[in-house]
Amino acid sequence: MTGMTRPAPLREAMAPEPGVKDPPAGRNLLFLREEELRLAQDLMFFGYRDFTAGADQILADLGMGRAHHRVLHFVGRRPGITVGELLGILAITKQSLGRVLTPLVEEGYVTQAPGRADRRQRLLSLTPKGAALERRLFERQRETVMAAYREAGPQAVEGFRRVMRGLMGAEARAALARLEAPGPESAG
Amino acid sequence: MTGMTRPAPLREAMAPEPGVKDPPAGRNLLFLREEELRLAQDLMFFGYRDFTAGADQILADLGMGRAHHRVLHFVGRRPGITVGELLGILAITKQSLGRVLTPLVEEGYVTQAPGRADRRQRLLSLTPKGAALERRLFERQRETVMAAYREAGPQAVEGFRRVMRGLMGAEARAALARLEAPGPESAG
DNA sequence: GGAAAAACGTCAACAATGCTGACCCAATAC
DNA sequence: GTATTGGGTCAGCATTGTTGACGTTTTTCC
Repeated sequence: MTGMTRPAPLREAMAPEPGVKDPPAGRNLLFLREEELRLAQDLMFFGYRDFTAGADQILADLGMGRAHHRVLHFVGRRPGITVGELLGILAITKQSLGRVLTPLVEEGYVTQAPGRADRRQRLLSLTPKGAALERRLFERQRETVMAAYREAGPQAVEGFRRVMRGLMGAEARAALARLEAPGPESAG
Repeated sequence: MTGMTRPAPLREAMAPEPGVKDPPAGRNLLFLREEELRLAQDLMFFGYRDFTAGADQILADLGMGRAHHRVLHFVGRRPGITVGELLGILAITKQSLGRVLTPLVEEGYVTQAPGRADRRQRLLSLTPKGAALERRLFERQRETVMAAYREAGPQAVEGFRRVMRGLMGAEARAALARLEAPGPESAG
């Protein structure tokens, strides 16, 4: 699927294929050639854009943006999450979060409950209304991702995950680990 | 990594699971379970963010943003590209492009030349200054991508590409194909 | 018990990058 | 020779990010 007309100058740099002539068949990852990187840039640009396109459209009809979706997503992922934790995941300022979170609460998508241990905290959860919207967005993206996964195949999916994880810095990895970890309410 | 402690009220919605404990080891891609999709969402969010983070920082120091980088990238990829083609790739309005392109031209990063066949066209190319900046940004992202590729392995890289391509819609695929195709100057 | 710190909220202003609508010019096309 | 196309530009608006500065409530700690 690389260049179909071109002499395909960009496929061997990381393929462990031994026969390509001279690419040091071992750690040839170090020889990441220019074209391969440029392709990665292109793929990230187009891929991310189309990944979000479907949800963006639904959101636009509701007068919301991507930022709202992120809040719905992460709150749905960790019901009872604190504002501080959410800020840590999104890596934005309190003010930026407030601008989307406050309306979401006011319009009944998200609820706030004082923390039982620390009453300064606002534990965030989705209301049924919020969960319904989040699900709608989720389903829309599922179509996109499912099509891509099916087209690419199981092995490719595993590779995709590995690379995406590799792109993440230490903080994002920690945040992701926390998201994937057993919920906090497991101990409660 | 699914919900392990929560009553998990939301995982079966689309899994045609026959027996929850036996992952249908064949074409289980069709059984894309809730958690897998949520993971994909997380990976795209964190991965894309960190992918662009390095370049964003360089750009910020120059008073530029991601939009400038995109122009530098695609103009660098297709020297002599017309404004219309660039608009098609970026999928933004003329006005949005103008806001970043005009300064890039004024500050000597990009040059405009009238088309030889159609003199209404402005054929865009990078100046040495523009190419130098683009390269700086490129190198910065290469570090990130290279680390991810190395960590994930060659097979994973191929899978990553397949999935990202799968996420793209028809228009983006066409645009990418054009980008990867032999340059227009190859025939001239 | 009282001060410091933490968690959260909020006002104000600014910046980047999207958008629409309305025009304009120059060159090509019919 | 008129209509269309490629490109530019002005004006205004929306989203979502940023700083900086305060205010409130609750916890922590001496």
